[in-house]
Formats: sequence, structure tokens, C-alpha cells
Amino acid sequence: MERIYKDLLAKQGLSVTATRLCVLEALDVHPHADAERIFSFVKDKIATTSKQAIYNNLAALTECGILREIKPKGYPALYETRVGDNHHHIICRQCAVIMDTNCRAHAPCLEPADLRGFTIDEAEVIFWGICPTCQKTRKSRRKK
Amino acid sequence: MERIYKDLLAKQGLSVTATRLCVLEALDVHPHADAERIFSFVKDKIATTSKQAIYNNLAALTECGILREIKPKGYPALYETRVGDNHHHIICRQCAVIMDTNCRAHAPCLEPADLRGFTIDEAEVIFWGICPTCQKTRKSRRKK
DNA sequence: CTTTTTGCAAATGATTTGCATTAAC
DNA sequence: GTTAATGCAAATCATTTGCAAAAAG
Repeated sequence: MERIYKDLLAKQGLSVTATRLCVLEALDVHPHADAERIFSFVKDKIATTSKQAIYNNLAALTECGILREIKPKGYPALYETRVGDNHHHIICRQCAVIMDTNCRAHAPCLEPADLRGFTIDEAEVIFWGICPTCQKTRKSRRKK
Repeated sequence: MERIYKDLLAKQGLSVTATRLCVLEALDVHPHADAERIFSFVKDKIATTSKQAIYNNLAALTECGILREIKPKGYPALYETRVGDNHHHIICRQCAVIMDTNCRAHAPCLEPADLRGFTIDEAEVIFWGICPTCQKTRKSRRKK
């Protein structure tokens, strides 16, 4: 596993550091984690780490395409290891839990009807709704 | 025009204030504006206004469905008057210009393949790409 | 006159920047 | 040894909160 990550990093011209490997490990354990959560995961293994190291790493790993950044309305950015480009996300409006999903008809879905001369390289889809758990405990619906 | 807005606000149980009308007017003139831009528009007409009044109004208007909030990765939130639910946005990675677009096959697009028990009420689609202008002046591609 | 909105200041929270120290290549 | 990453502190920037004064219903 660590072997694989090392190769992956090398291939992208990124140096292999303990912090960086640990960030990737964090995302193995928590597939949709924000910077804070990753920080506390890494801190458990490498007590001297800093939040800036985490942000640096997330930026570098996102930049080179190893990670993908998800920025839901009103929440800190989430990160996931990029597994391909045609999966999207469902987020619960109430508890903010996030799940992967595929688009039923993804090919046409990933193309806007009128391009207006744009070159599109990514379609980012977020489905908003209420998760099963929150549907049961449906307190304070309207109150945001 | 103002008449229409007053009725609209009344219907939603929101009181009619000069600031509020001016926020709506700002979005008529600049259909995808952020809080800052709306603030400066309103400030031109009502010199004594405050940023908090703008944020209050944007929140209230979004809450009751008159406005729709768009939160693109790494940019301040944009607002638009809600005109219907099946139009989405194309944003330029380079200059952040934003355009409306429709989804070619929007009905299937608005449904994830596996719901996992979620109740979906909104699909938010952002197409990322390069606008025609930036394609011409294609300086510093990779440099973000 | 009661409720909502305004406008001021201060707080928050995620993220970024600058820079010297340290580790990777 | 040269380049890139770390870790510390301070800065930034959008947005939120608290509250008294003013306006709306």
C-alpha cells in the first residue's frame, strides 16, 4: 500500500514524506475528509505535524490529480482520492453526510446543452437532499 | 418592476425595504453577482448601507427561494434570481466568468443512479472549463 | 407598538502567506 | 548541496454574530 503511494508520488514528481503518506492514509480510512479531520488523523501518528503541512499537501496532491477537492456550499472542502471522473456526490442538508453516487445517464449529463464556446473539462454534480437517518429523526425541518 | 418585487416580497412575508429592493435590482443588472458586488451597487444608491444588511438580505431572499446561491470552489458565493431549476452553470477556471446553461439531457441528469435512501431535492451542476476569451489569450495555462 | 431590518463593531473559521529550519533527492 | 517540505506565527477574506437604533407593518 505504502509502496503504491510512493510510486504514485514519484510518478507525479512529488517527494515522499511521512506527512504526505499519512495524508493519503487518512483518506483511505476516511474517504471524504476535510482538512481538519485529516490534520487530526495525521497528528495522531506524527505529533509534530502542522496544519500548514496538511494544507500544503492537500494542495499539491489535488494539483497533480491524485486527490479531488469537493467544496459543498457552506462547508469546508472535502478531499477524496480520485478514482475516475464519473462519480458524483449526494450530501444531506441536515447532517452534511456525503455519499458517492453515479449519474444514471452520465454521458449526456456531463455536457451542457449550449457551450457558448467554452471548453469543458469537468462536470461537478452535487445532489442535495435528506439522508435516511435524518428522514427518521425529522426534527426542525425548516430551521436550516 | 418595483411593483413586482414588492408583491413577491409580500407573498413571502418579507417586509419591503429600500435595501432589499435594491439588492434585487442589483441582481437584475448583474445576474451573477457576489455579496461584495451587490454591496457596492447598493452603496451607490443608498450610501449609508452596510455589508451586514446585504448579507441579511441575501440570506433571507435565498431562504424563501427568491434567490439561488451558487458556491463555486474557491470563490465567494454568487447569487441569481431563481428562474427555474433546470439550468446550470459553466465557470471559467481562469477568469471565473460564469454563464448559464441547460443540461442536454436534464431529466436523467438530475437523478443519481443509486439514491441510498436519500430524498433528493436539488441537483447542482457546475461545468468547469475555459471560456472563449481565455482560450485566445492562453497565457500561463498550468499556473492556476 | 411590536416585529423586522439596519448598521456598527467584533468574532469566527477556513485557508493562505512568509520565512527560517529541516528533510528529500 | 540544491530543491522541496515542514512548522511556526501572522494575515486574509468571506461570512456570521450581537446588539442598539431605526424603519416597516
